[in-house]
Amino acid sequence: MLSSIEATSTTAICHICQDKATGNHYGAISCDGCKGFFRRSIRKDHNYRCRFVNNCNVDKSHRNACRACRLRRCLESGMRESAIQSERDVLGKRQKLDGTDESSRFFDNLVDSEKLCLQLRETVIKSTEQVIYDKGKIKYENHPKIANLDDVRSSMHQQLVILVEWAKSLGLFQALPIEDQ
Amino acid sequence: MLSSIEATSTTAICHICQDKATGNHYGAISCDGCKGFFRRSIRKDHNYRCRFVNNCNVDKSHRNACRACRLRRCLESGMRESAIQSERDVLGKRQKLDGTDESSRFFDNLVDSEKLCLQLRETVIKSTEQVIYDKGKIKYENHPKIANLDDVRSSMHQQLVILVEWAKSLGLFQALPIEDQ
DNA sequence: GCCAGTCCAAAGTTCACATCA
DNA sequence: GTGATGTGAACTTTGGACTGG
Ligand SMILES: [Zn+2]
Ligand SMILES: [Zn+2]
Ligand SMILES: [Zn+2]
Ligand SMILES: [Zn+2]
Repeated sequence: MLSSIEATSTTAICHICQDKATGNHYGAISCDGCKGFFRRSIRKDHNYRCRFVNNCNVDKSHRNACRACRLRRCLESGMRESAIQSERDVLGKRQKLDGTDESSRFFDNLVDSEKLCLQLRETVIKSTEQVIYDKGKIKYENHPKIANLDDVRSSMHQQLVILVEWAKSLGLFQALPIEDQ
Repeated sequence: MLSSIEATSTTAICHICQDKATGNHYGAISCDGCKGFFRRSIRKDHNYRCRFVNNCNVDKSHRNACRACRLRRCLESGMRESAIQSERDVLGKRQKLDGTDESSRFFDNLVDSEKLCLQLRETVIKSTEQVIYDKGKIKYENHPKIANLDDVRSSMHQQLVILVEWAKSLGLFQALPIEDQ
């Protein structure tokens, strides 16, 4: 209970610079910035030197001011050199978004269909909600749990938005640079 | 004794990268890494290119440096494309876990609506595909990029599956233990 | 137990942009 | 102002843990 709250708050903050953490990287709860910084530092065998007294402030807005102190904090926070792997094979080139006639029509259609889907879901969930209410199994008017049906709906909406966004970018990619790659 | 040691050591080493093997996968004694790599490579119909002379070192610490050479060794070691099954249809799996009247009806409805959504998407994408074809802008019959329209569809399917699964678990949770927590 | 499959945390890469020699 | 280098958000791949026939 308490520990879970504690755990949540612990995993939310970068132990090196107090920025928002994105998980456990190389042995320390950390942000993407510190993750990348540590990898680059180890890969390039950097030899940083603090211009002051190895005691610089390392937070989100100062973390790039002293590499020596940032790296020191990475190690102090538990990052291990051994977790850095050697370079991998190259991935493909990444794609750029654009928005032109053919493509945008495609996505307008997609978005429209997604809206329809959302409506369908709404209907299904609403009706179920109604049934559950009508059954009158329990009076949970003030029961905190009742919020869950709304949660279902709003979270679904969220997911949908992400899905559409994703479809947009991926689709744009494939329809536009036909001759590139 | 000696034979058992021999047998153990034989089955213990991945024939592709010399890491610890976990069994016979797709026709070759191999580790989990090479197993997964081969499955992903076949499923995604990857076309890797060696940046050197198709002679890269493939061992535990270098196996990710050249995918072309890793895949070549997979095949040389006896892995067969035919042993790769197609993705399992999670939508077809359905529940089986709950089976409770009210809940299952709710989820049946949800799943049905999701199927409808999928169909809608199919239609939208198909028709766009047709339009692009009809336009005949470029003859990319054999263009490798043409696979992307399928990618769009299959990835969408994936996303959908995830969404439904999520809705299922969340819904199940909220609908069943009404009195708990 | 074996070997297909899936899941997902934590590795990786890419690249627009910032900053510097 | 030009090219080299660093940053970190966005994205992909990997492989160990797990499920099911
Ligand atoms: Zn940080
Ligand atoms: Zn310092
Ligand atoms: Zn291997
Ligand atoms: Zn190679």
